[in-house]
Amino acid sequence: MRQKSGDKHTAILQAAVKVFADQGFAEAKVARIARVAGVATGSVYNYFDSKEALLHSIFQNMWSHILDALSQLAEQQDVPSTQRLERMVDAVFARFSDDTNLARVFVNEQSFWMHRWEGDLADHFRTFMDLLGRTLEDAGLCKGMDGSIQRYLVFGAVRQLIHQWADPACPFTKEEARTQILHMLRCMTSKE
Amino acid sequence: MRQKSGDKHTAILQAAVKVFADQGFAEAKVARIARVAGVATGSVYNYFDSKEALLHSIFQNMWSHILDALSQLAEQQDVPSTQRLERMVDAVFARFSDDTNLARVFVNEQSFWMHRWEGDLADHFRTFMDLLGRTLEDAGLCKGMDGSIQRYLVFGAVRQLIHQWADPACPFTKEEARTQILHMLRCMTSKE
Amino acid sequence: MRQKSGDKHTAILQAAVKVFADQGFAEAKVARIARVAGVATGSVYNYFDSKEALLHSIFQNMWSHILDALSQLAEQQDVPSTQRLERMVDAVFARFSDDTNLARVFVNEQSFWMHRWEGDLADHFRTFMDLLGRTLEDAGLCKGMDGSIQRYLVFGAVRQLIHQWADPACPFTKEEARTQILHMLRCMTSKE
Amino acid sequence: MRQKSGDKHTAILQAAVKVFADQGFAEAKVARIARVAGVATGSVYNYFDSKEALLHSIFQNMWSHILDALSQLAEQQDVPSTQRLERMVDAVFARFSDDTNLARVFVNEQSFWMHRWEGDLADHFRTFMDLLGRTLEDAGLCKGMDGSIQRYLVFGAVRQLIHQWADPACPFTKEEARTQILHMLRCMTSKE
DNA sequence: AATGAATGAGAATTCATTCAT
DNA sequence: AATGAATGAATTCTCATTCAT
Repeated sequence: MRQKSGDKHTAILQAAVKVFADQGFAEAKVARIARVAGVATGSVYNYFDSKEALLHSIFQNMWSHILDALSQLAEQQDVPSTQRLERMVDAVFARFSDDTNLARVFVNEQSFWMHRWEGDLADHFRTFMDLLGRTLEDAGLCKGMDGSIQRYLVFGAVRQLIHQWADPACPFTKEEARTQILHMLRCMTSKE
Repeated sequence: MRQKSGDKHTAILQAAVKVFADQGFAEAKVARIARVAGVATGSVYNYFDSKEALLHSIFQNMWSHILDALSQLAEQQDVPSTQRLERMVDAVFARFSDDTNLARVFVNEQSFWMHRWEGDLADHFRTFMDLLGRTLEDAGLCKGMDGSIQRYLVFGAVRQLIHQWADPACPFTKEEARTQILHMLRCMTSKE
Repeated sequence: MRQKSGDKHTAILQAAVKVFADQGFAEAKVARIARVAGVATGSVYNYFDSKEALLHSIFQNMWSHILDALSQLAEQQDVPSTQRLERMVDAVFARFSDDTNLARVFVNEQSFWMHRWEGDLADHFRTFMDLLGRTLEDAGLCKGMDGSIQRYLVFGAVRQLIHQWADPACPFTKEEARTQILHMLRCMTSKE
Repeated sequence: MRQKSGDKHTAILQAAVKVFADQGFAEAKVARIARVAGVATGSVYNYFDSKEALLHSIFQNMWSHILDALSQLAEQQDVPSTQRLERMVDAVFARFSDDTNLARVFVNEQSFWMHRWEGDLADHFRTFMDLLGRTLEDAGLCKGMDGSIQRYLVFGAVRQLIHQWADPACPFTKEEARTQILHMLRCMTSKE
């Protein structure tokens, strides 16, 4: 079953997400990605420069989706800041609940490679964290809390839930996860 | 150039932590670990069965240290539960602030390999999470909060701080990190 | 320097026979087989799973050629049994006189690996020996001779001649070897 | 259980025969030979120059035993030549029936290494074959038979029986083997 | 653009041998 | 002589990448 031409770029990307999720980047074979995508091994290199470029592209897509969604939220200045925070979490969750494999790639590979590449990926991440920090502060952190650090706590907490939730054996639903995150955020932002 | 058997086992283990931290497990070369440890390449295999076994051993050590410390805490039933929670965080932080490289290996490799191996490592982690969950519940979570999920939030938050803090460019100190974590925990466990 | 796919499979197989013959299996380097075959080292593994698989394949080919030839002979029920026996010897000789290297691999490696693998190779050998035993009995062994043991004597005798004859310094010709074998067989099967 | 000093040489040799028989020379590990011999790995090198030297020594011993026995037989000019031939076979059989492992090493490794070394081992073999050839001719080969070739047939036949007989699953006894060999020799040497 | 056979650099691992004790 | 930990050269096999078709 050959893909419609023009779809190959996407087919390869999706296959890569799946294979990277299953075996990890290091163990993933380009030949397998090609097979999963339904194209020839060599074709992968018509669309991407290298195996690493494939991963890079996955993260680029991921971040641009997320940051697009978040920048839309940021414009909604009429929405109360507490609700903006909740919607932000929802947006992040939405991205990964669509695609469990992407979630697994994200939790396993992102931080290592972001560190190695030091480029636009790190920029995206910083943008994201700044936005998260600002939103937290808008929502009003409890007394003594420092937004520049709490942003990492919140990010880490959400990241871990995504991690758990991407595991097929995860005992709780996405909805429960979301509820608990919102509980935590409310605790942290309820005035003193 | 024969070398007398000063503790090669330990030297190799430490070298491995450093090299895994710097390059990631997949990119790390056994030959480099050996060079860093100051031994011949082949000597690594006198002490460890394989590169993977080396990583496994690192995690085993890490968990047994942490769980030892925590089980001591668990016995201090006279300590108020809120304080036990704080000491637990301190114990975890202590382990990684001794050894930034270990922290980097932990955040980059642990969850992937725990998943792959499915063995004692996963058991250690479950034990740890159970302890964390119980301690959280003892400390009294806010209304609506579910200890079986909140434990992951807390773990993720702490993990992320360790991650940040292991980065040489991290803008905050370990003490600040600790303070912020404790703030968060207090928020989450203050009776409404 | 890419090379067009003239029969690489065969080229590698022949190179392997030559290198195994010259150095013995254990000393033979895959890199050298590849060089002799005129392909890249890695190409060997496009056609064979391992160095051992290469040897296995050599023996498979050898036995299937021999057994094919023999099963054709077996059908010639009109031919007197004594002559069938002689033709059998001729068929075996033919296989190895075509290819001295194969003869050397056969005498040096076959029995060791047949023992180790315990699979189809041993089956081929048993089939061969059964055929030889039956043909000997048809031809009428001398009084007191037991076909189930004499088959090994005959096989060993022929094998040794092949061995000697594969040596470049061998003082006798293939024709002389054949004559002497037939003499021996006639002695053993002449009714007294 | 440490060996009595002075016995180590022999213990190592015997262990080597066993290990070479079990795994083949190439697969045999010096460390294992040492363990089987009950000595330290390094001790092997106090008695033998190398793993190859160990094998060489095994074959030296083997041939000197055999040739000693045969040269004694050769002196018994009063014994009829036919009987001398039979006794010769008995002497060879005796050597290997004492030590099945030696038999396996002999059939698997001897000819390959004799070829490689081209030294005294080949001389021993030639001496042996000359003796065998002469004895065959003394016993009176059938018309048309050429002793210079028939010696190889006889040698190959005996070698193969030894081979079969060294296999634990061998279906016939040493006595049966001997009987059948003698039958064959009688056929070949009975005046036309 | 598409293909997939061919390439060859690279790495983990083994193990005969050495040598400090 | 005896030991066995240490050595490092050597080899199999892998796989990202290329390129002739």
